[in-house]
Amino acid sequence: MGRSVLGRVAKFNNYLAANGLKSTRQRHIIAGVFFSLKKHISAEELYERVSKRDSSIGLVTVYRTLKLLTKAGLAKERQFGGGKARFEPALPDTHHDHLICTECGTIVEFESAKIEKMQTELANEHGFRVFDHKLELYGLCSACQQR
Amino acid sequence: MGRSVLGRVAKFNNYLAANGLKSTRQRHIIAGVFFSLKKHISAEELYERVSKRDSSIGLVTVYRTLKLLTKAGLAKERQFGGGKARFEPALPDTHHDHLICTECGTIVEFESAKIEKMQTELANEHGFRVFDHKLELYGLCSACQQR
DNA sequence: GTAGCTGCAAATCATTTGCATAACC
DNA sequence: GGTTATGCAAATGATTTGCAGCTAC
Repeated sequence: MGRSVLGRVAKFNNYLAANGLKSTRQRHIIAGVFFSLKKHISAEELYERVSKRDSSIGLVTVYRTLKLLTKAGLAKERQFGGGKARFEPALPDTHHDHLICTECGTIVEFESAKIEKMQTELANEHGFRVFDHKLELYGLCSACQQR
Repeated sequence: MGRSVLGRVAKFNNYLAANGLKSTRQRHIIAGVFFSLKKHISAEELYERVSKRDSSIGLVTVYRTLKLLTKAGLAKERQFGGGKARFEPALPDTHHDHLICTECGTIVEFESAKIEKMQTELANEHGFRVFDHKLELYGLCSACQQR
């Protein structure tokens, strides 16, 4: 486990302690596996990976822990279509958005400070203070355009 | 029913005919009610409104018709969280995005040509050709900030 | 010790599907 | 007339909840 993974597990522990919640073996394992990921993952997929480390951990606990991580601000939930929620580790300073190929399902991540700045301005014009955003662009990737 | 509503019902009919599908009473009613909306709606809500016009129409048919409208490019499906899909009539030239208050659930629509232009540029850099996008900004509306 | 957790099975919610009947072309 | 639609009931799939036993603090 890399340094940043451990750091985020520690943050999760702080969150638990601060809210009178308990720091359990299952939560450590689930958070550890989750933070090691680079990409988004579904609850089911995370459960499969967690099972390899400890097969006694149930899918239900994975769901409950993902919800906790989301509340703690350490995970983000996304709906890309297909009826399944996907979660991704939230690195404190990196927002990233998604380019989704509607043909082959490829998902490319990107970020743009310019777009984010504009978003903030726009929100202000409407009296909003924005804390989070989701931007998804749907189209064809270069490979699928050629077919 | 306004002019643009009738025009879009006609487009839907064209789509049906072009694809060997049938133009039924139920589809007319559902499409008519749907196109009269200014905002997004869930399948269940649409069903309730449709029921007022014709109580024999089933929820299942509403779901099936919404799916057809989406395929025809006349409706857009959105996931704002809460586990329910919401649909909104797609006016050919208007993209709009959403500001969502996480406190009271207020949803404000806006559009920005500048942001869209940037999105296209960004997509091109990654070799994508974009056909659709979803941008959602989550935060607090002015009323909720004051509390 | 006790409040909070876990895992299982059962429940729930939105959405989909099978099938017999009815409506369009 | 034959194919496609409809509506009902039942199935599905993701996620949640009730509950009895377990664990951290």
